[in-house]
Amino acid sequence: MPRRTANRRGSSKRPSEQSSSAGGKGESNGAIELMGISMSFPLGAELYGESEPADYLYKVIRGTVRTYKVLIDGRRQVGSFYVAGDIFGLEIGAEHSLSAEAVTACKVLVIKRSALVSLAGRDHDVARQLRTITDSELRRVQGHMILLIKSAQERVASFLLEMSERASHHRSVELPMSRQDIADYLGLTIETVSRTLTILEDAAIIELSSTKRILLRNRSALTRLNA
Amino acid sequence: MPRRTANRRGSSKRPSEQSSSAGGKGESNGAIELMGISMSFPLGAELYGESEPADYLYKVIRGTVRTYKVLIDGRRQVGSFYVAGDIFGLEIGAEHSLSAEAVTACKVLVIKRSALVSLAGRDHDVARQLRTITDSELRRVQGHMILLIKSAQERVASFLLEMSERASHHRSVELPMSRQDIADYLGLTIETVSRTLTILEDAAIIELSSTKRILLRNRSALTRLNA
DNA sequence: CGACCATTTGATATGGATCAAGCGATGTGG
DNA sequence: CCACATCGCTTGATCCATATCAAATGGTCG
Repeated sequence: MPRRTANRRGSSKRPSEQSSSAGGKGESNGAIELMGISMSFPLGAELYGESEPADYLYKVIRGTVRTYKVLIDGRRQVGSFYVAGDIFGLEIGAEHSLSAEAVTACKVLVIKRSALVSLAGRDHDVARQLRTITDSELRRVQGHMILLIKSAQERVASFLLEMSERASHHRSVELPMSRQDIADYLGLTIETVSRTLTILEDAAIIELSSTKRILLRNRSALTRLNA
Repeated sequence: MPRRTANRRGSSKRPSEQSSSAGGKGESNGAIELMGISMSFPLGAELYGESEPADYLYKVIRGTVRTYKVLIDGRRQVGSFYVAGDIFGLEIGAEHSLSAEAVTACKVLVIKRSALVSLAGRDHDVARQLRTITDSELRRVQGHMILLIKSAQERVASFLLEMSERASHHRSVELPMSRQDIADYLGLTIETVSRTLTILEDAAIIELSSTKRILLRNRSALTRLNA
């Protein structure tokens, strides 16, 4: 179990509001998009903190966001990374159970939860969409839980495949987050993540074009490792 | 990462239906209870399998149920244990993502999902209840994920506290499940679970009255271990 | 009482953490 | 434009928690 502490960059709270109404990128969620205002956050900014009231829901327009929780002893667990098109912050209870930070400078749609819930009361289609979002979040967390009982190689392989599936290019993956972020997501140390990547490269399964860009040379080998 | 295979008792599918209408025990979920029929399952029976259609939702009346997933290499991850009053099987998508089995002989209310969803469309109160159930499930899984990055002692301590909170007696816990079940829930081996219990007993934190009954002699020490 | 299965205990192996350098990229001041 | 500092990443050496393998114990049911 890793004991290493997480890194933390500067965090400037309450960012500058920008424009109202929806952007047009990513998959559309119909009516949901129309209700949000767009906001930009610099790298490292906190979008919300754990146990703050969960009054808003977010949709990533550009950039990457991480959600995470810090345990009393300083260990950090990253819950998820969200990229363009992803919706997050949807908690039905009153408070967020994780914090959210900008992994890169990013732009997100911020949508008032109460408005959405009341709309869902009238519009069954919106209600169904909300259920779908919650459901996929539940499955994602379940999958993440399964990931955490696997070996280091399996975890890293799963991670690379997951990231490649949500990015546009399928042969090369751009990793916007640091090794520490990846380690905290996978429940490993940066050293183990780094070593594992090297092992995969030596096995000609991947190629580290640069630190943050990885070429998947043998996807089926990764899938096999995925166990 | 444990490689040990899971145990498996006999499983008699499609159990005997018993009586209609709701039982009166546990916390009430109002209207939801009225829609179910009661069914009994013998020890080890499968209530549903992973990737079967998720047409029903279940409420435990008596006994204990486990949900789990078996990985290709035979490792088993237990997702949760459900006891009297708990609702499970609530997946919004079309298929179950885990299987469910009776840990002990048990009686459950089986509720048709479609009926409930359509009722929720008319009754906002039912809709809210469904959201609440989903939400607590999401939080539970998140908590379980956090558990899996902790040390063996922390995991076992968390487990004992969790079990004690949902049982009636607060000083002694009855564990209906086997050590293998516990191990598969905590992502450990039975040996490690057993040894950890012994260590906690030697430290006078717990007392193993019998294999399946544990006395919590020092709850605050457990809470401290809970990290 | 004897057989069987679950649990505990013991001995050893190992994957990943920890501790400690080294290295390479990025940015800063001269 | 270059020397140097800084930061994130990689690589190396060692340690340790937990897995694995194996045997002993104990509880349950015929």
